[in-house]
Amino acid sequence: MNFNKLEIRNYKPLGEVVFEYLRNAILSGELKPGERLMEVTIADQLGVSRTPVREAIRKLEKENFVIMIPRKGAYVADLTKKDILEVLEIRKELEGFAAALAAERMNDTEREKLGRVIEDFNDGMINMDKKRMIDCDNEFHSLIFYASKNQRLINIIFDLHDQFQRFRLVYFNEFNNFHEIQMSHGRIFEALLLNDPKMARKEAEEHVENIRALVNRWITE
Amino acid sequence: MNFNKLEIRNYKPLGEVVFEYLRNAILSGELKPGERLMEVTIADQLGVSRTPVREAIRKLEKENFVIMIPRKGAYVADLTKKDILEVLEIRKELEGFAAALAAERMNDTEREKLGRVIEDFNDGMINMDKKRMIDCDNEFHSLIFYASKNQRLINIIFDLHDQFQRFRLVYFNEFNNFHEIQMSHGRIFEALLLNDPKMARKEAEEHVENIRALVNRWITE
DNA sequence: TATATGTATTTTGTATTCATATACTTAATG
DNA sequence: CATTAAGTATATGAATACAAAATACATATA
Repeated sequence: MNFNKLEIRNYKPLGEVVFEYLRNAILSGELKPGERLMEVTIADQLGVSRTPVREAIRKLEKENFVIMIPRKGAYVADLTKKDILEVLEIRKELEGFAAALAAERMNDTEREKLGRVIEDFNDGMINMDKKRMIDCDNEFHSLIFYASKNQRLINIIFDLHDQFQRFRLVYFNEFNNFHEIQMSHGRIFEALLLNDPKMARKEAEEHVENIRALVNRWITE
Repeated sequence: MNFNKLEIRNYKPLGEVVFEYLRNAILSGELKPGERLMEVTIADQLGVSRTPVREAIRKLEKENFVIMIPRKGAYVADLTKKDILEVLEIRKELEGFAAALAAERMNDTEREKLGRVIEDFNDGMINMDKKRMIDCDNEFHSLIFYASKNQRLINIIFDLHDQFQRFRLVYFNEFNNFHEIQMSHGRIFEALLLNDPKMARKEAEEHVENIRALVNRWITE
């Protein structure tokens, strides 16, 4: 057993560590939109120098989590209503597309996994285990995205999910209608079992459309 | 008249300058896939310190132009055939979607602009002005993307275009079939004039599909 | 009192320095 | 002759130092 090798594999640059820390803080709503990110403050908090903090902030900017104004500072990006509707508009299209691809490209192993996740979700429903249902929901969709076998597509979709997640935690902490989600999952699953891209796309689009409609209603009220 | 304000507006951090320099070098094929990016070398070339170079490299990593191996170095990202087919698969879907949105959301000013670009393209065709045709082609599609009125969608599509551009310059320097492009533009334009999202989507998808098929043929041969 | 001006403080931008891991070279050994 | 070990050079990671801009604050002036 060689411990050095393991340690080396596990090595992460500090900039990466800070990046994940801040990313998580923003995603969880701990750092709120508009809030200023000051290099020394963060560096002191984490016990590192400004250098890795700056690296982290640049990366966050590229992910639309932060906006930078040269010589002024970095701020947690705002999330306007328009932004979030844009995100959902694209999600609807791309998740429909991913489901269609998945219907064509999914293999039996993946189908079995998907079936198990659905059962898990149902168990969660019976026991009113909210966390478990949310986890299963995420897992269900992730499996479909991966089954599209298009890594770039997967990355884009996850990116959009992160954007939405941020919005959800800051403004919109509801996550209801588990029954409807269950039915929707069932229809998508059926389409995938039938290798029916058209149906898969339609159902997956509808799934996101429901979210979009809900958010839209919530926003305009 | 306030000159200070103007100067301030034009200020760009060195990291940004280096970023654009390297990005351009990669996009133009000057820096080839697999090539190593060494911080001191680049810093010396540009007469800056390592700090802004490091910033630039991190940003490039986020754009999939560079891959970094901790404590080893940064390399211009490879572009596999699978990669480029993934990119085109998404482009087909998203450009079709953008065209559909454009058909619904485009206003008269935008339609007029589009008409002028088409005329310009035709002029270029008559004079065999290749550069002009390429410029018009880009302009034509850009106008449609912008008419979708979804800025995030636009950013994603341009990002995919950049990926493809890189591939094109390194491996596939052909840009032919101007007549077919002209016809395709015509059909898309017609759909937009008719406010026909379905037709716009179909034609825009076909436009990308032609590219995809060409690349696919070229790759497998 | 309100505005302008000068000064101090804070913060970002960039360069430099130091530490450490990796790559390279050369020499020793089987 | 091939292979490995030691030592050297080089590159990156991270901290620090320095420069310049932005901000806050106090004082002066109308």
